[in-house]
Parts: sequence; C-alpha cells; structure tokens
Amino acid sequence: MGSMERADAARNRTRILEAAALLFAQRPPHDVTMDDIAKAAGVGRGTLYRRYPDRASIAVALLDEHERDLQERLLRGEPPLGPGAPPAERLAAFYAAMVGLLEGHSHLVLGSEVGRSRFETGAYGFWRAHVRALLTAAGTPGPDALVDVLLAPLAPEVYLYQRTVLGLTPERITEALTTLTGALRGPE
Amino acid sequence: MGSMERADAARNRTRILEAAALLFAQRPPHDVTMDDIAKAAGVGRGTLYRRYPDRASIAVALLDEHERDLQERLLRGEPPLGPGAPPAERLAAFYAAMVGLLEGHSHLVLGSEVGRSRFETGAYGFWRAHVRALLTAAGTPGPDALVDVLLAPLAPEVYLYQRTVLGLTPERITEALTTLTGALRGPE
DNA sequence: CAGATATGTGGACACGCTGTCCGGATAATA
DNA sequence: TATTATCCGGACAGCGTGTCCACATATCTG
Repeated sequence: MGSMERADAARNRTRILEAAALLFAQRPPHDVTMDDIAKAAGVGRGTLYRRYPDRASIAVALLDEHERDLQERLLRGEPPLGPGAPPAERLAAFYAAMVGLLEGHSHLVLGSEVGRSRFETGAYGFWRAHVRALLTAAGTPGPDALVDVLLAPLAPEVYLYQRTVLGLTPERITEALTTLTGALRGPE
Repeated sequence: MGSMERADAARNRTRILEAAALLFAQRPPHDVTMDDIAKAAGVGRGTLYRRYPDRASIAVALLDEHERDLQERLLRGEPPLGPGAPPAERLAAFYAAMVGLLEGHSHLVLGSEVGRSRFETGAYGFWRAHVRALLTAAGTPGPDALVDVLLAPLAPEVYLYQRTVLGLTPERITEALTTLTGALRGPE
C-alpha cells in the first residue's frame, strides 16, 4: 500500500506551500502564475500540478488550518463564540473572529476564490450553516434569505477595499458589522 | 473636426452591443471571449478592440442606461426613492430598486466586473455616496465603515447565488435586505 | 463628379498562461 | 546491489489576449 508519502515528495510539498504563501502575500492572486510558484519552490510544473490542480487548491491548503481552528471554536469553544451565549452575541463574536481571520489571511481567502465562486467552497457552507442556526435560534423570520446577506460583507474583496483603499481599522469594521446583529430582531 | 461618427462605425457599434448582449445572456461572462463577440457581430478583432479594450467596458456600455435611469430617480425622483422620505425608507426603496436592476441585468453587472474590482467602477462610487448620505442624514455613527457593509449584499455573485442556487424569489431577498435598514438606528 | 485624405477595418502575429504527457531519476524494498 | 513502484520536471499543444499594419471606405475638397 502506498499510504506512506515518499520523503522527497513531502519535502517538495512543504517547499511549494512556503513559496506559495510568500508569493500570495506579495502580489494579487491573479498575478501569481503556477509557473511562478513552481519556479519559486524549485520544482517542475508537473510536480506542482500533480498535487495542486490550480491556484485555488493551494490557497485552500494554506488556509485550511486557520479555518478549521475557528470552526472548532464555533462548535465547541467558549461562549460567546461557542455555544451558550445569546444568538446576537454569538453573531457579534463570529464577526469579530472573521475579521481577525481576514486581517491575517485575506489574500489567501481571495486566492482560494480564483476561478471558482466564493459560495462553492466548503468553508462558505460552514459559515452559512452556523449563521443560519443562530438566526433560527433567535426566531428570525425567513433566515434563508438573510444568511447570505449577513455573510456578504465578509467577502475578502470588501474587507480589503475597506482596509486598503479606505484605510479603515479592523476595529471600525468590526463595529460596523456588529450593527448588523440588530437584524436578528427582525424588521420593526 | 472629427466629432461626427462615421456611418459604418456607428453600425458596427450597435452590432457589437447587440451581439454582446446576447452572448452575456447565454453564458457566464468569463466564457465569452473577445473573439466570440467579434465573430457574432461579424466584425474583426481590431475593430472590436478599437472601441472596447476589454469585456468589462462592453458590459458597462450595455449597463449604462439602466444605471443612469436609477441614479436619476435617486437624485430627483419621487419619494421614497428620491428625496423627501425618511432615510430608512429611502434605503429600503433603494434596495428594492437595486433588486429590480439585478433581476434584469445581474449577468451584465457581473460582466462589468470581470478583471477589475467591483469597487473601481464608477457606479459603485455613486451607490456608495448615496447610501452614505442616507446614513449621515439618519445620524448613524461611523458611516464610512457601514456603507460598504450595507452595499455588500448587492454584489451580483451574492444575488445570483440566492436566485439560482438557493431558488429564492426577488421578494424574499428584498425582504431580507429591508431588515438591514434597522442598522440606521445604530447598535442598541 | 473625381481626387485626396483621414479614419475605420480585419486578420495576422507574438506573447503568456494553462494543463498534459512521458522519458528519466530516485526512493523504498528485498 | 538489483528491482520496482513512484515521483520529477521540462517539453508540448491549445487557447485567449492585445497589438500592428496594409487595405478599404467614408468624408471632404476643388
């Protein structure tokens, strides 16, 4: 059984990931070509494509651990992020945590959406299920339409625009997002 | 002075616009190549590139009149869309109007963002200024961060996802957006 | 109504990126 | 050390983009 990874393959995988992380941090994802990553990692094109069929899968791999960490805290962590607090407070905590994640890795989130739609990623499904559960718990009417509305401001393009072009601080953005938790009460 | 457009040039321009409108309605914008448009319009590549340097500019040209119409109604139309109504009602009316525009032309809006960022388009600046003025009029604290948060759900990807994948009706989406107008009151 | 001129036209061209493929190299195993 | 399965990496073809220039044609002039 080939369940054991060969030593040189493992070495190359870490090289690829490190090189990609560096490149994604330097320029916008679309300007990073597969060739660039292969060159920077000191690896041939074929080797790169064997493991990662496109840029998005590399960004996803880089992003994976950070997202899993937050997902774990949402499911089983301390309140108000985890279970136990009122829905509105949990939503506010979720927003704050997502701002933290975007602050550190927005370029990766952006990179993970190259080519495919933001909504097709597994992570979006998780965030969606979480917020939808909060809406249901709060008794908000018509949660299905509201979920994506509440999630939309967390798109990496929006966050990067607010941070880079407008020069807003993460605190200000979190504050604005917190305003949305009022929507849990439903319209007047 | 050559301010007069030559007859054959005008004819070709309408041909290009008609062909492009048809193609954009049929398939996702990224799958429509400049070559496709040129072929469908019965025009050479050079002719196409002379007028429109990329797909986005064609979509913008197609979208222009619809956007101008809404912008005109926002500035000088009847309340609650135009001036005169309370900010929260004007925001709700704006949302409803944008849903109407997206319902008819979301593929064009999507096409107009190919390559460039959504925020770089002139239209976004207009929507942004309008909503910001409403927030200021309502005395909402920190309008600069909130504007883009309130505009984010109007991204064409979000709307198309809600309509196509989730199968939501325009009415349900408008309803969910209306919920956001509560944010004008600021956090509790 | 010709001739002159400016403008528009359309296809050929070079470039860059993508994704695949296969001969050679190398690690794992006996 | 010999064998074998796996991995590596560069070459290759296909596609889309954007540019360029010889030719065609509308518009202007005498």
